[in-house]
Amino acid sequence: APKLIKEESWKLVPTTLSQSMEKTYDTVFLNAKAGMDGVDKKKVQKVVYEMSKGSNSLSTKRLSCICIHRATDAKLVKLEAGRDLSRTWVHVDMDAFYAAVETLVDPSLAGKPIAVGGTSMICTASYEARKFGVRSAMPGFIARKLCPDLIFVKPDFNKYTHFSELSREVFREYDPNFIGVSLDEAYLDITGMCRLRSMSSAEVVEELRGKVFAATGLSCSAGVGPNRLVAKVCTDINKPDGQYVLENRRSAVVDFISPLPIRKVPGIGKVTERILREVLDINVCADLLTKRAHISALFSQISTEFFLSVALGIGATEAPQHEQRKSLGHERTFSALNELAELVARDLAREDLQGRTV
DNA sequence: GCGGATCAC
DNA sequence: TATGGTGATCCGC
Repeated sequence: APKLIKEESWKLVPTTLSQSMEKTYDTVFLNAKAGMDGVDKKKVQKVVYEMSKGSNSLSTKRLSCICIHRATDAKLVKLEAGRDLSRTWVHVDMDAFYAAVETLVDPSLAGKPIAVGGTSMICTASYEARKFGVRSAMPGFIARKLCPDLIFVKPDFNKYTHFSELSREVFREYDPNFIGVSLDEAYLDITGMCRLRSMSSAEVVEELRGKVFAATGLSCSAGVGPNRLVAKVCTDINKPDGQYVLENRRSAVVDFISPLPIRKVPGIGKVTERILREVLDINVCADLLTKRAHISALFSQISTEFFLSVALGIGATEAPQHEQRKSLGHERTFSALNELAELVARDLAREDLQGRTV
């Protein structure tokens, strides 16, 4: 069983049952049903309890599940109460960033399928290359097979850092505390900017993207929503060179997230997608809600809260405080350890840091 | 507090 | 011929 799934969920079901059993039985089968007059409730409870002690039968498992459902719904109410629709977040993502920069610097590449990277690994593919199925994180020799005319360009991170800085100067105008995720991606809180200029978020973001293009010569896409989770998902919708606005209304958010395939959610990767699909037949975000009792029974509290938040379209709205790094390292496929030690030592010295643990 | 697994870029 | 590197988080031990 995958580690993601709680061990108690299969080991402790029979032992935790006695408690939940009485409660559940009482509510679901005695109070709710008509025609139960004259039944000795205590006796029925005792019989059920004795029969289920240490048992692993299907019926007892189902009873415990009803209780979990009740607890899960309490969590749901709590999450809903904390929903914040007061802010407007933008997620900005440069289109095929590394490839676009290389094309800008060398216009002869325009309109051609190019891949930034080498025969072992591709960082970015131009949109022309993507038509052939070439993708980032794909080995270069496979990409060449898919697209024989593919042009390989060696990555040059000095260039990308330069253009990233240009775009960030624009971001700073709209939100001085913007969150830079990577060279080509950032989150901006434009709540104040929209109010200040009496502009809709769509207008503000349209203008922002224009300024990014003016400053860099590069196009970008953007997603707008009440929190960073949905804003990021929105970016993909009209990519490249487009934007999508999700209104700050609960119904709009829920309608948006419900049919979304879970793999589109940041934080749900290949493994989690597979577990949710193969174990619980969960495919879209609405399934996370209907299968909430199963999720609660199988996953940790942290994971459960995450999945339920996703199902409701609730995400982070507070800007995280600037934190210092927790680790620093170097890693190489096949190389001597002492080389790596040199690199780590150099970087530690640069930041005036010392390692506690090697 | 550590290593493994997972995830994002 | 050939499948990366950096940093974070969660979990079990």
